[in-house]
Amino acid sequence: MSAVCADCAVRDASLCSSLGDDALRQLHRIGRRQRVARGETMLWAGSDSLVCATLLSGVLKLSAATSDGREQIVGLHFPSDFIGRLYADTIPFTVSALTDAELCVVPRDRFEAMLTTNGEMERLLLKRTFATLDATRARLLILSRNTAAEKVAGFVLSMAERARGISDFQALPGGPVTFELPLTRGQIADVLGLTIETVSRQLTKLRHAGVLALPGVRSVTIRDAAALRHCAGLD
Amino acid sequence: MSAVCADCAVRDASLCSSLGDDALRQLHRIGRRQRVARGETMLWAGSDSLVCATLLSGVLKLSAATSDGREQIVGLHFPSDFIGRLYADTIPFTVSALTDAELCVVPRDRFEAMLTTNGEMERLLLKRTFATLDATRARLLILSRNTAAEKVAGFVLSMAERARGISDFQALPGGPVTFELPLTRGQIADVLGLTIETVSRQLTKLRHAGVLALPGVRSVTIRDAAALRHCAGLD
DNA sequence: CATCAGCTTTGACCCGCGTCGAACCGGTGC
DNA sequence: GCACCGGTTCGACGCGGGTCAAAGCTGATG
Repeated sequence: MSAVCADCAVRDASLCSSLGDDALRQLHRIGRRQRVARGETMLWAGSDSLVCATLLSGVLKLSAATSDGREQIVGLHFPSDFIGRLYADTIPFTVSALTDAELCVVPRDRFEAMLTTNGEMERLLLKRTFATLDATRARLLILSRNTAAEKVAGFVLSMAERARGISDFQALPGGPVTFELPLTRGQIADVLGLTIETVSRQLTKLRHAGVLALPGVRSVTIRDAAALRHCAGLD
Repeated sequence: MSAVCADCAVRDASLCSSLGDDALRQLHRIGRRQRVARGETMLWAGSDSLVCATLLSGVLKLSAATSDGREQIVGLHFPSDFIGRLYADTIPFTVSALTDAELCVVPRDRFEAMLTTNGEMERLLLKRTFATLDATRARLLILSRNTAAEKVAGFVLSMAERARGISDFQALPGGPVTFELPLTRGQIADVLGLTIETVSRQLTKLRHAGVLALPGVRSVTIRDAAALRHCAGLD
């Protein structure tokens, strides 16, 4: 239980950033670091909601499935994101690791107790939850009204933005940008509500159009950001 | 400015239920009742976030649109629901009335100030926001993975449950249940990510199958709830 | 009553994307 | 080297649901 908080990579970006020294020490005492391997599931939908966590590194997916097995990724979690379901006795969605990941895990009841005595942290969590809700609602529009081409183009843009820490599409510079996708084609398909084949076809279409280059199977180069934005149905 | 709080229909169901007498009086002083006519838009996406509100009666929609005009309803609001976007300077989605509606409107800054001094209310809002987020994520799965038939059947079921809470109808599992849809076919289509024609066709298919009866254009009778659940892809 | 506008229903057509099948590619272990 | 295996790409085909067009229904208004 050493090496918590002091060397935390997301200390200033996570909910903990709202805590004073005393509260941080208190949280330090009940937090535990945990590693999750790529592909491993850490919380199962329907199971008891016993813990919550802050994601320190890696990418997690939040997914649901229909009774006949069709899956949909309903959210992605990146470092400094809050994980888990407070104020409920069961977990609503399955949480799994898309890459190797590291978390700071806290018992749910302890964390809820801390929230009631730390108004700052509660307010920050509320703000983040509003933002997540807005993003999820925006994805509703994308999933139900966009074509496959628009979905894939928009996804590449959003991952580029995420990879570079840029906060909006228009800030993407004109020159070529290369980055790694933390998701396989199948996982991209599950995010976008498509099939593997359609994702693959749309990506090669963008490559043939000169908009993208695909130097490796997981890496993407944006060669024409304006065209990509246009394909995504923006502006 | 008379007739606020004392005769409020949702006093015990809204966020106000978490307030003590003093705080309620304070909120009473800054709250204003407002009527919105069916079809009217009360908040435009992109406009300044100046007010929030509690819905007293009627049904509101939360909608977004692509740049080329395709619309998607990303949420529905029923009486006692909280309306508006706190902690942001612009409204992310358009809020319009599906039926005549009545609200209790409060300036956003005043409401945020009240939240910080009323931990109970803040916690209740946080809980509700989590629940809304879960419901929105569940709709992601439905919108992207369900067929048109499953969407329409599921929608009728959810509206039946909602109607049961509003007006006192018989329990769902038993015999036939009749209720009014507060949405036109076009609005249902916008909720489900379909077209008017497809919604209409699916409803008549359910009618021909003996699962539903459609006595009026806005009213629905569930004749075989088990079959309807099956069509929705549940159990 | 007649008119009219908005909503709904139904039919005919077609295209985007899912489905199925097969080949390809890169890493890992033998 | 070889086989293997998960992930990826590509082609052929079919269907669900979108698009277009037209007619029926209902309620408001004069």
